Amino acid sequence: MLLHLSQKSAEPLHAQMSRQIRAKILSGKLAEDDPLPSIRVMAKQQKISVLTVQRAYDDLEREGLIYTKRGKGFYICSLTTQQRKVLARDRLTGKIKPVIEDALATGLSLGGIIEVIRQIFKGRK
Amino acid sequence: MLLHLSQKSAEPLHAQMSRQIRAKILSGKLAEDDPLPSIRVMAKQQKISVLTVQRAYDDLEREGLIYTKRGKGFYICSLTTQQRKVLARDRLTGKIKPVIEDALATGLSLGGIIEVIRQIFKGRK
Amino acid sequence: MLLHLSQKSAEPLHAQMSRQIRAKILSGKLAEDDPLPSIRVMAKQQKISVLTVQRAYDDLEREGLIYTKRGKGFYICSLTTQQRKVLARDRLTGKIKPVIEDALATGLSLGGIIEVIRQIFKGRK
Amino acid sequence: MLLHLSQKSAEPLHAQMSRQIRAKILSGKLAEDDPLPSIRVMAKQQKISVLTVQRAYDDLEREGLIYTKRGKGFYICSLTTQQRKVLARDRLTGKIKPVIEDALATGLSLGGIIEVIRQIFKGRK
DNA sequence: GTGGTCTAGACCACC
DNA sequence: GTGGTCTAGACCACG
Repeated sequence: MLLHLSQKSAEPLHAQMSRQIRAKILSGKLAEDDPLPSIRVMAKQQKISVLTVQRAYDDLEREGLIYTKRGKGFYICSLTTQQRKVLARDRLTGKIKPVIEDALATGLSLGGIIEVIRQIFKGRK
Repeated sequence: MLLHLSQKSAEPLHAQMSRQIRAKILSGKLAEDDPLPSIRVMAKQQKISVLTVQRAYDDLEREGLIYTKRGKGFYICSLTTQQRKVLARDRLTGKIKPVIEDALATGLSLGGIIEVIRQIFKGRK
Repeated sequence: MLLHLSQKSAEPLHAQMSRQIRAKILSGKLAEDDPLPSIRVMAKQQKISVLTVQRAYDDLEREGLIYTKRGKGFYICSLTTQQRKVLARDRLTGKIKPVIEDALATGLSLGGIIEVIRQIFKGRK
Repeated sequence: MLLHLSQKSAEPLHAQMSRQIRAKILSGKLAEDDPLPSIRVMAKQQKISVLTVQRAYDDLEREGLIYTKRGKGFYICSLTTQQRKVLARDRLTGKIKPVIEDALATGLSLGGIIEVIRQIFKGRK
């Protein structure tokens, strides 16, 4: 599985990993009941500790995005397109709310905020 | 100065403090060259450690929003309305960019993201 | 034999199997001296490993619910209605005791616990 | 804090710990905003690893029963008596449901199940 | 082979 | 001092 992990990032390794896998699941890039790479294989591929991978997988399992079968591995949960959309929106809401509230307190208008987002969207790679 | 600091919040105390003062400066609520409460006074008012206040003020000074006169205290920097707006936008851009990129990777559209933000704006207290 | 095995369940496959067969035996759905499907047949039917079936049968044999005839297969033990009832109660006691003790430690009353069980009974499919 | 941890138990150490602390919180034995022993102190008291304590505390935090302040420690969340009761019932329901369903499948009646629970209640130490 | 648990030691951010 | 993270090694349950 293609992931971009950076030891230098302030974001913990396990959070980078779970975030990227979560995006693949919610965007439908990983089909339901697909197996994830085993924690040992993933650890070797990404050159990180097995425990870090386990932590990332555990987080995703707690969110209900993957499930585990002892002795078999981790698998993607079945989710409808609608469910995936709701989960994605809920997650975005939780993360973006404090940012928006800070921006409003800082004197920016709703229009100004949306303008900033459009700029980011245009300039993305 | 009126601040809302919560010991329970996951956000560090010094970050809560600098964030709220920053918002007051960038939104024009604090006039240029106004003095900030001394670290000791602020610490007593908010019932927190002087080190925590020091850390918050240091952060704001590093950002160029306040300056210090040795033996006199901290003062708000002179900023034009235009400069304040640019700083506010830059800060918003830095904070919201990873959130937007994650949302896009998660399969949400630009329109979907903006819709989420409008919902937050409508429901804000 | 009709069994419902789920690879997704957190409960091990062999435990699901032994639990369901045990229920059939203790509730009298399987008559004494009836033969169980051979390990190979059962494995093929349920599309699981023979080792998993072996493990389930071994558990039931250890409990004294089935016995094995070398080269012939596994058979249900003779049990009176009274014996079956005692075994069922003993098993329930063992499994429910820690749950009840935890609920009591958590501040729930005996009446509250029974109420919860009545709700589950009413809402069962 | 008085806890009874057993290395011999099949239940993981961190689960024993979180279960017993959870019971103290939900039964109201720990007042809101009380601090829990620091992970290092607790580890020393119970003679187990710091990481095991952290795991237990993390679980409770995820459940919303305690909150953490970096550099300060872990504290009990504010909960009304009503909220505690609902949480206790929800937890009991989740744990006891499969047990009840298995007992019913095994041929026990609702009355028989309740009788077993009354026996446990009478015989508890 | 798989994941689950417990253990240890180290470094960092925060107060 | 506090908790948060990453690392390593070991043993057990499961298939």
